[in-house]
Amino acid sequence: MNAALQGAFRALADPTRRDILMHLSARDMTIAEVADHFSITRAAVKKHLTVLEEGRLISVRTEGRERINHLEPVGLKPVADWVNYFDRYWDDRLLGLQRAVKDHERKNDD
Amino acid sequence: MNAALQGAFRALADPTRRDILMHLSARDMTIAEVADHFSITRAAVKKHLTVLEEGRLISVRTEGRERINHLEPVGLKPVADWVNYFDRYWDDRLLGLQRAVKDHERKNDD
DNA sequence: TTAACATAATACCAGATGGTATCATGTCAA
DNA sequence: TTGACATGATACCATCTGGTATTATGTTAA
Repeated sequence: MNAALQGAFRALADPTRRDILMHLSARDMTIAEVADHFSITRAAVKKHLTVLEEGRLISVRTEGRERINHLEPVGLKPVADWVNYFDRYWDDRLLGLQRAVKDHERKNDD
Repeated sequence: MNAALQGAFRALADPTRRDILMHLSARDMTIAEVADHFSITRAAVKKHLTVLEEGRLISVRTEGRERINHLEPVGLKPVADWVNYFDRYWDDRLLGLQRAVKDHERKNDD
């Protein structure tokens, strides 16, 4: 059970949360600042931020009465690694190469 | 709005479904063959396969009474693209470069 | 033709999820 | 000190989700 992978994938499953990450890639933001970009309540945004934090995709620091949310891009690395495992299957150049190999094998079988 | 991305991310959020994709990357399989690798019912596996199909991560062809599930790795491309957008933020070499640039700027500010 | 087989379809359940509303707490500034 | 402000905490709701069990349909092979 890869907890880091599951936490990250779970967090990424919601479009609002993916959108939040995009906003945070521009700059750190308080909850209120994040919420300004959406039409849902701050409480709902706060829940999304909690899920993102659990997935290690953001970190949070408190400054006075503000809670500042910061992108943690390294949390995406497990996801990138998992997805890129399949590169070999969709990469056009590799697919072409595979076809060439198969053709070659077929010729030798004849 | 981006249906392909959402369908794929939604499908990938469940660990069983990610596991199924790994199995299907080895070879095509019927529902029963996929189910052999898990301790849940075939009906539950079938539901997962439906979600994977909706996310365009697999395709299905019927042969007689069998339903053969086939990996569609290209469906992962939108996900790979989305995740790789953040490469610039976690790539160690780039982070090192950013730090160097900041140091340089700080020196000039003094 | 008929029995075994692979899958489809449906109904149902418990718990997770995304949302709201409301009230409490801590912090800043006049 | 006190009011405005940013967030935290809690309770609640409808819907989605992952699972089960059961029954139905189509297919193969004896």
